[in-house]
Amino acid sequence: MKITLKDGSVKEYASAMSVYEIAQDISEGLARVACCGEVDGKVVDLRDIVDKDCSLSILTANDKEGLKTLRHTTAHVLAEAVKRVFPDAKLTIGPSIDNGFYYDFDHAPFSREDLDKLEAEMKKIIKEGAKLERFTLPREEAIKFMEEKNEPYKVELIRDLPEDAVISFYSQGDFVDLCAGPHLMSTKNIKAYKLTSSSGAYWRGNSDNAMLQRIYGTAFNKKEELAEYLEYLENIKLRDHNKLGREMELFTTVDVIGQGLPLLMPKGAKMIQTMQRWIEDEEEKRGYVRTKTPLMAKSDLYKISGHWDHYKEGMFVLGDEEVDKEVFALRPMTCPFQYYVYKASQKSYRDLPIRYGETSTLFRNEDSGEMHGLTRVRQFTISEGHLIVRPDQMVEEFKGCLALAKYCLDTLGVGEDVTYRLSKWDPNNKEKYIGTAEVWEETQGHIRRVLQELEIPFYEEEGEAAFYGPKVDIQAKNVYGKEDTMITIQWDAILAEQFDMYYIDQNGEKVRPYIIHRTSMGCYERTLAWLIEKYAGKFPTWLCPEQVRVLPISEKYEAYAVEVEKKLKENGILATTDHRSEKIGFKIRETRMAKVPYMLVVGQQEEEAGLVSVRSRFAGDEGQKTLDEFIDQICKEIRTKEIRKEIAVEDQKK
RNA sequence: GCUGAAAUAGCUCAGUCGGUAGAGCACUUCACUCGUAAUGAAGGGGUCGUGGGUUCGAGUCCCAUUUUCAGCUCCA
Repeated sequence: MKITLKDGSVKEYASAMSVYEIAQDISEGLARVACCGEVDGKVVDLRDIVDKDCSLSILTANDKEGLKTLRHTTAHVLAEAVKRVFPDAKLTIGPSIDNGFYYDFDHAPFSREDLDKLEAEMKKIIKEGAKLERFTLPREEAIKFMEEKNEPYKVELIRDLPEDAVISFYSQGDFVDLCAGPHLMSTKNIKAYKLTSSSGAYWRGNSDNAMLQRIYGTAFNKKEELAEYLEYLENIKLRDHNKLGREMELFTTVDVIGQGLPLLMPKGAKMIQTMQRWIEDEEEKRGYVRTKTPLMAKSDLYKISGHWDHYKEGMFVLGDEEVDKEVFALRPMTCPFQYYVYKASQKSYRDLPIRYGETSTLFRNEDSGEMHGLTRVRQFTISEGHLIVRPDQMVEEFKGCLALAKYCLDTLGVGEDVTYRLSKWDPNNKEKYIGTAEVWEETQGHIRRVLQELEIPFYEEEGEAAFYGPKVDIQAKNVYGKEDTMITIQWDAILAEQFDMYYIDQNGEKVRPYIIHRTSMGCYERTLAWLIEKYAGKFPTWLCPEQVRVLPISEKYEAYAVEVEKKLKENGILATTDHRSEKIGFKIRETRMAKVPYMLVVGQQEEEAGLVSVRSRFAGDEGQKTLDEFIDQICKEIRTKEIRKEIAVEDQKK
C-alpha cells in the first residue's frame, strides 16, 4: 500500500501497519511525540491499523487534534488518580474541551487541597509511565465487566450504545476506562498539566439527574505553554467587565436592591445614552417609527400571547389571581404591545412594511444562580423592533435588519468578533414548535440564502429557534470564552394569526402579514459589558463618558482652564477639569488610569498664546495646538465614530 | 434552581489558639502654586453582609438568610 505523508512524500509498505509503527518508521523522534493520526482527513488512534492506500499525518501536541488527544489522556490519568486517592468515587465521563479537559465523578465535593493531592498522584502515575492499551469487548461482556468494577454510570453508558456495538476500552496499568479514544501511547508523554477547578455538574447535563463533581484541568505540550496559559488567565481577569466596570464606576450592585439589578452610574449611563441616541437616530434614517409602550400589562395580554401558560415562571407577576380582581405582570418582551399599535388602525398593503422601534426595558425573573454582572440581569433594555411586512417583502426586510445589525457591530468596532448562527428548529422535538416541517425547512432556506447572498459566514444549529420561527443569532464570546447572544433577528410567519393581525390586499382581502422580531444592537447592558472587555476600558472616543480632561498646571491657570472646558462643552465634547492643587504629574497619572482619551495641559505658555498642550491615550504627546484645531480634530473623531488604533508609547512600555 | 467557595473602612486586603479592629490606596484639612505617570503633614472613617445560637467573652465556632464568585442547568 502507498501512504502519502503531509509533506507530499510517499511511503510504501508491504503489509498493514499501525499508525504508530508508521510514525516510528518515519522517525523515532516523531513517534515519541505522536498523539494521534489523521487518515484521509479523519482523526485516528495511533493503534489503528492502516491497510490501504491513503494520506496520513502524524499529529503531535502542536496540532489541534493532537493536543485534544493529549488532554483526553490527561483526563484518564486524573481518573486513575481519583480512583487511587478516593476509591469510592464512581467514574462517568471525561472529554477534552476548548482549553483543557474535565472529568465528572460521583463523589463528595473536591476541595482545592483534594485537587493538589490529585495533582501529586497524577505526577506519580505519569512517572510510572504505564502504556495505554486498547481492547474491545462485545456489548454484554462490556456491561458485565463494568458491573464487576462497580461502575454504574459506565454500565448505563454502554447500555445506551447499539445492541451490536463493539465497545472499546483503554487501560493504563491497573486502571481501565470505557473510551472511544484516541489516546497517547503512554502516560509518560504528559509533560505539563494543571487541575484548575472543581464544581458540581449534572449527570448527562440534565438537572433532574444526580449532581456529580466535575474536575476541570488543562494540559499542554510544554511547561512554558502551560505557564503562559495560566498567566493569560490571570491577565484576562483585568478586563473582566464585572471587575473593570465596577472599578471604572460604570455600574455597581447593592445587596438590598437585589440580584440581577445593576445600577448604572453616571459614566455607564452616559455611555448607554450615547449608544441609544445613535441607534434611535440610525433606525429613523432607515425608516423606523418609534413606539413607547407600557412596562406591564394585565394577565389577559399574556394569556393571548401564550406567556401566561408557558412563561409565567419567568415573569414578575404583580398580584394574586385568587385574591385580586386584576393581576399585572412586568413585560418580558415587547412583541404584543407593538402588535396592538399595529392593530389600532386598519392597514393597507400600501402601508407595509411598517418598522416599529422601541428602546424597550424588559423584566425576566431569571433563576437565582443565573445572574452575572451586566450580561445576565433581571431588568434590561434592548433596542427592540418589530417589522410588519407583506410576505413578498420578507426577504428584503430581513436583509435590511442584518445590514443594520452589521452596521451597529462595525461601528462599535466589534464586527470581527462575532459569529452568526442560523438557529433552526429541532425536527426531533416537533412539539416545541408551531408549524409544519415544510414551512420550517422553507423559511430556514430563505434565511440561509440571505446569509449566503450577503456573504456572511455562519453556522447552523438545531433546537435554537424560537417556537414561532427560525432566526439569526449574532453571538459573541466574553473574555472567559463564554458565549452570549448580542443580536437576534427572527422570522415569524405565525404570531400574526394568534393576534389576528391583517392588512387589506389589492383585492380587498384580509391577509396575514409576516413579522420580523429583531434587535439592532441587542441589550445595552450586555453590549456595555462586551465593550468593556473588548477595549479593556479604553473605549473609542465617541463612546467615552469623559472625552477630555483639562489639567491646569496650578490654580493660577484655573480661569483659562474653565474657559477651555466651556468651549469644549459648547462643541458637544464631554470635558471636565481637574481643579485640585496637585502636581501635573499626579493629575496626568490619574487621567491615564481613568482611561480618558485626551488631556489638555494648560499653564502659563498656553494661556499666553491661547493654546492647549494635547496629550492623548493613542499617540502620547501630540504637542501644542490652538483650541480650535483640537476641537476640529476631536469633533471629527467623534462625529465619524472613528476608532483610533494607535497605542500610546507609554502603554507599550507597560 | 443545583454544587462549591466567599463577604472585615469607599477600594484592595491582613487579622495567629475565641480575649479592646489593622495596613495601603481613596477621602477631609493645612502647607506647597508646581510643566507631563504618585509633594509633604495631620485627621476622620467599622454594629466585621444580616438575623439567631454556643460562650464569661465571637470578625473568629454553629445554624439560617442575603449578596458576590466559579461551574452546572436554564435563557419561550
